[in-house]
Amino acid sequence: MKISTRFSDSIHILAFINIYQGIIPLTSSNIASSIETSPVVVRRLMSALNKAGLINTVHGAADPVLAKSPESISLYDVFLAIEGDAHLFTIDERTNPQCIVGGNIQETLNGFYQQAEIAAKAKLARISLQDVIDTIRVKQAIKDAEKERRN
Amino acid sequence: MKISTRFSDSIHILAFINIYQGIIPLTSSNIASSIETSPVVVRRLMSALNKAGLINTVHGAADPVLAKSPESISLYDVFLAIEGDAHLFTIDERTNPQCIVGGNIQETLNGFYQQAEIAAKAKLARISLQDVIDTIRVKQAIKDAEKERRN
DNA sequence: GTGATTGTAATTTATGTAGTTACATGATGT
DNA sequence: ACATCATGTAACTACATAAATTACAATCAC
Repeated sequence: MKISTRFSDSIHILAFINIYQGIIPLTSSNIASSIETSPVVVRRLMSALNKAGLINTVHGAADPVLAKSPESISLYDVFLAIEGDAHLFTIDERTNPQCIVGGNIQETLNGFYQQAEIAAKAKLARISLQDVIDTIRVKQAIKDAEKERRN
Repeated sequence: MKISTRFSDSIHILAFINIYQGIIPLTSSNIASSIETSPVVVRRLMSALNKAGLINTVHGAADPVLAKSPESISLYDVFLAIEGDAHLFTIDERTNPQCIVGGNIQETLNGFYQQAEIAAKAKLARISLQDVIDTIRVKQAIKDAEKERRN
């Protein structure tokens, strides 16, 4: 199973808050326009990010703020906030316990899958929201330069 | 989205073929009993494993055999055979290109996600079917010893 | 040749996720 | 105070993905 777009959308929200704060009102509606989804989806995710301590929102008021600096928010922090202890790989819940394979495969795969998951999560833990924002700005700068060049 | 149980089921099939070959007939039906799924699901997966060159099956005949030694079949080989180039993380297909974030987030996340995916796949590449089989046998031996002790 | 088995398509069922509607709660501005 | 706007959340619908089932042609084994 893949990880849902909730994870990507959440990173999007955090980057949006940082980049557009003070420039346009940070409402669920404005953020939703950037993601091209509905404001309710954004509010649900913002609510989770708030509970996880990544942003500070106020019930009834717009303009959420990042609760920590972008350097100190890792993609793994976001993953934890949104996906919790969800697994990247799925294991059958019922296999035949009478069979040598069926009776031991679940525990076995669980151990090996954890190795792979931890490797992936360790990578995510070393990528910060600031890295994401920096990359976005660089890519935008390249586009702007391209546009300028054509004039 | 998570990776479906197809991946786990495929590893199950390969381990089953190795452990039960010569002991019971390796039919899709017998294998399905161990996984507790339907024979058709098993046949579909075996068909894919055959095409990927991991096992050799014969149309109409039972008893497939591993095409390579268990040491030389990695979990990543199985992943590739079954999931192809499926991604562990999902990125929105449409975000607002007018927005600095929306216009650059897809490419940006794609790069970072690849780092995490490669880390996970590298781990899978270093785990062999033999490792899985060994672990299954050890776990079974522990169970058997436990049972013996209680007699 | 008969019976068992694989290979595969088509259909149904189940599940998870996104999207929508609705509304209560709280903030803002005049 | 009041009207307006925003968040927080529940309930429901729509949709996509995957598993399970049904059906059957092609192939093998005895």
